[in-house]
Amino acid sequence: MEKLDDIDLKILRILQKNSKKTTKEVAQMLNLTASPVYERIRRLENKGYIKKYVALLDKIQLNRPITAVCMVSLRYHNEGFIDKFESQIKELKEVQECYHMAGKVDFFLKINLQSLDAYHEFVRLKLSKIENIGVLESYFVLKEIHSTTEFFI
Amino acid sequence: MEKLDDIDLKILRILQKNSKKTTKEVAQMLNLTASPVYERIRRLENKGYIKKYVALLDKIQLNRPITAVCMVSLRYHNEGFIDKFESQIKELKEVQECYHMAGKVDFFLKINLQSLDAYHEFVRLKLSKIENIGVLESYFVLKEIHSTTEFFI
DNA sequence: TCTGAAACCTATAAACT
DNA sequence: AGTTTATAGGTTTCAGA
Repeated sequence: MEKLDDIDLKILRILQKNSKKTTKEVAQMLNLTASPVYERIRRLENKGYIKKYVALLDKIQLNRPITAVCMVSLRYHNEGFIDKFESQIKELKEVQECYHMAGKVDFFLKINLQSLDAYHEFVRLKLSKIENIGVLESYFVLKEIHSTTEFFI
Repeated sequence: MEKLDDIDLKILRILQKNSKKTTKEVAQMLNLTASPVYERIRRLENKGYIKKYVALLDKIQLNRPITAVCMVSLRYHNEGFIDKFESQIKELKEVQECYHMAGKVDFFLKINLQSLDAYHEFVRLKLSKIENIGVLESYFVLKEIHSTTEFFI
C-alpha cells in the first residue's frame, strides 16, 4: 500500500466517526462486498493508518467536569531536564495531553479533574513536585464549543 | 442505573483503552459470562456514559503533521458576537477542538494541517474572515509527548 | 444479577473471476 | 481488486437460578 486510494479514505472517514459500523455496513455504503472492505481495513490497521479503536466517554457523567490547560515553561532546557520533565508528566494520569511547543512557552498540558479543588490539590501535590518548572500558567475551560478526534482528510 | 458500580467502571476502563475487545474477552477479564457484560455495556451506551466508538488515526501517515494551538481574544463580547464566533468556528473542519476559556484569553483552538504553509493559508483565508477576532496568537506543537482520549476514572 | 443454551449474524478465509 | 461461498466464533435473547 504505497498510497491510499479514494476507497481507503472513505473507509477511514467512516471509522473515525463510528468504529462500530460493521464491515458489511461500510461495504454497503461503498457499493462493495464485505471481503474487500475487510481486507482494506486490515491493511489500514497493519500499516498503522488506524492506530486504535476506543470508546469515548462522557466526562460530565463520569464526574470529571473540569478541564484545565496549563502552560509550562522550564527553568533549564538541557536535554536531560526536558526528558525528565516529560517522563514525570507521563506518570500523571490526570494529564490527557502534553505537547512540547515552539515559542515562549515550553509545554501545553490538558488536564481533567473532578473539581477546582482537585485542581488545586493536583498543582500543590503533583505538578509542584516536578522540579525545573519555571512558569506555570493555568487556564480553565468554561465551555467545550467543539471537540473531535477526527482529522479532516 | 443510579450509580456505576465497580464492574461498570472496569468495563469503561477497558473500552476506553480498546473498544475492539469482545464482550466475551471483557467478561473473562472480569470473571463473568458474556450476557451480563453485554447488558451492562448496552446500559452504559444508552445512559450516555459511552458517547461513541471511534477509530483513532495516525496524523503523520495521513499527512497532517502540523498541530497548532491558537489563542483567540474577541473584540466584542456580547452574547450575539460570541455565538456567532462559535458557529463560524464549527464550520472549519481543520479545527479539532475549540474551548471557551476563563481568563484573559477567550478561546483555545487546536488545529491540524498538512504544513506550515497550509496554516498560513488557513489563517489568511479562513480565520481572518471571521469578524470580531481581536488578538490571535499561534503556537506550534514540536512534539507530542503524550495524548490520550482516556479519562482517569 | 448472574448462568447457560440457542438463534442469529458477522468476521474471516478460501476459491474463483 | 473484486465476488461468492463456507464456517468458526461473537452477539444477542431468554428461560431459569
